[in-house]
Order: sequence, then C-alpha cells, then structure tokens
Amino acid sequence: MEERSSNLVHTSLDLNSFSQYLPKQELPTTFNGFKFDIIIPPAATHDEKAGNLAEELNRLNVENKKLTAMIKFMSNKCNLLQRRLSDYMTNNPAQSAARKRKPEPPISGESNSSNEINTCKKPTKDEHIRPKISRVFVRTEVSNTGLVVKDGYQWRKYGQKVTRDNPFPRAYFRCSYAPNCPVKKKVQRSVDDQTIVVATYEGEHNHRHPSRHELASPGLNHIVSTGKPWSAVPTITLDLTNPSDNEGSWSRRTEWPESRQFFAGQWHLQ
DNA sequence: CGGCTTTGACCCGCGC
DNA sequence: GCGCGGGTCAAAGCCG
Repeated sequence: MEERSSNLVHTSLDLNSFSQYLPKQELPTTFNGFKFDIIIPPAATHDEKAGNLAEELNRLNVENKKLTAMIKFMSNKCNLLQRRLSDYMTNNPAQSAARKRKPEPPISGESNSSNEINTCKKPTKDEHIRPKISRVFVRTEVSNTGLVVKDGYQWRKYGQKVTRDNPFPRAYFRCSYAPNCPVKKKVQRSVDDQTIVVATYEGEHNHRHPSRHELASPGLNHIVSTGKPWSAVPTITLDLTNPSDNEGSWSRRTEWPESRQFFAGQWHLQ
C-alpha cells in the first residue's frame, strides 16, 4: 500500500545504494554490455520551468536505466546462484539429502523418475494422489506474530509445530470453506527473512473462490513460487513492461490471475 | 452453542 | 529396533 501510493506522490527512487553492486570498472556508461545513455542536462535556460521538467525527465531516464541494469544484474546473479546450488546438490547428494526425510512432492505436471520410484512403495492412505503444491511468500511486519495469510479462503487451524530447521512455529491449516475441500496450508515465517511468511498450499480447492477481492491484503507483497524441493529461497518475478518476457527459468506462476496483476503492480517500475 | 484456536499426545516414515 | 522429527488428532478453552 505504501509503495503503491508512493508511486503517485514522488517518482524518485534511491538507487545510489545499488551502485556498490555494480562492477566499478564498468561504470558509469556500460554494464554487462548494456549501454547507459546518460544525458547530462543542459545548462539553465531562460525558461526555468521547462528546464526543471527536462531535468526531471533526464533524472527519471537515468533512474529507469539504472533499474534496468539492476534487474539484469540481479537476474544474472540469481541464475548463477541457482546453477551453483544445482551443481552443489548434484555433487553432494548425500549432504544435501542429509536428515531430509523425504523429498517434497513435485508440482503437478512435473514428473520424474524418483517420483515413479516412490509410487512403487506401499501406498499410504493419501499417497495415491500427489497434491498440487504451491508456495506464497508474503511480506509482513516483523511485529506481526500471527501466521495469517489472507488469500480469500477460510482456513481452520489444526496444528502448530516448531520444526528443527526453523525456530519459528509452523502452523497447519485446512480449508474450512467447503466441507470436503482437501486443501491444506502450512504457514511459517522464513528463517532467512523474518519479514517473509511462507505459505505452502497442498492440493486444489474443490469449490469456487469465496471472494476474489479478498485475495491479498493491501500492503502485502506476495511472491509466488512453485515448490522445487530445494527452492527454500524465493525467486522473484519482476513483471516489467513486457509480460511475455518472464518465461524460462524466471517463470513463476500465481494461484490467481488477479494476484499476478497485483504483483505486476507492486513490481512495475516505470 | 457452534466454531475456532491452542497444545500436548500420538502416529508414522525414515535414517542409523 | 530405536530414536528423531514432521504431521495430525483431539480435548480443553476461548469467543462472538
């Protein structure tokens, strides 16, 4: 909410802090092959108003390009980290699987050999159907100790547990909107960033969304990720000017189209 | 009084 | 077989 309204009030973003991340040797005019087209504002003219506007326009132009470079830089860095992590997991399967009881079930639509192996085991009561898994990352106030993720559905809490790898309690919810709705939700504050609450949804609702307008409470930044087994760290989709440009490794899906619009609104930079 | 949360106990899968 | 740890149950209490 604050971020939204701030877009209307002033357009300036403090990007100075980011300059430390940019390779110094490539500053100020190029970065990763991207050319900065920084225009130095002309000296003050007689028409001061026009001059101010031109100055503002130039400043915005520079900010815009800085943001583009920032996103590109972060994207590259994230891809690099994902690749390293993937390599690490490949090279150290024993360590990565240590103390892991069983891998998280894949997202619906995905299938792999390990999953097929798992299905060969003696099926347990609910193991016949692999539930659809999705994760939602919600930014909240640190002071807000409640594990409430407003998504429009009605949830009934049936348990809470402190897990080994996270000092914050994990709450277990069932969808209570429909009597036989199989959807469950786990909500836990992120151990890395206490302002992030991670909600993991399992299964699909067998009823309509009660109220699509209740989807996301204003002021919360939702970041939706699919449940790759090792994706404890959320990746962020920045839905910028070109919506079709978010495919590939950066592609993430949302539960509802509205939320995608919401995210796009939150992250839209120009 | 019905629905919800809390919380300790219990169940069960997995690694050793 | 045993212990650990995540997930679930269910009784008790709270609240509107």
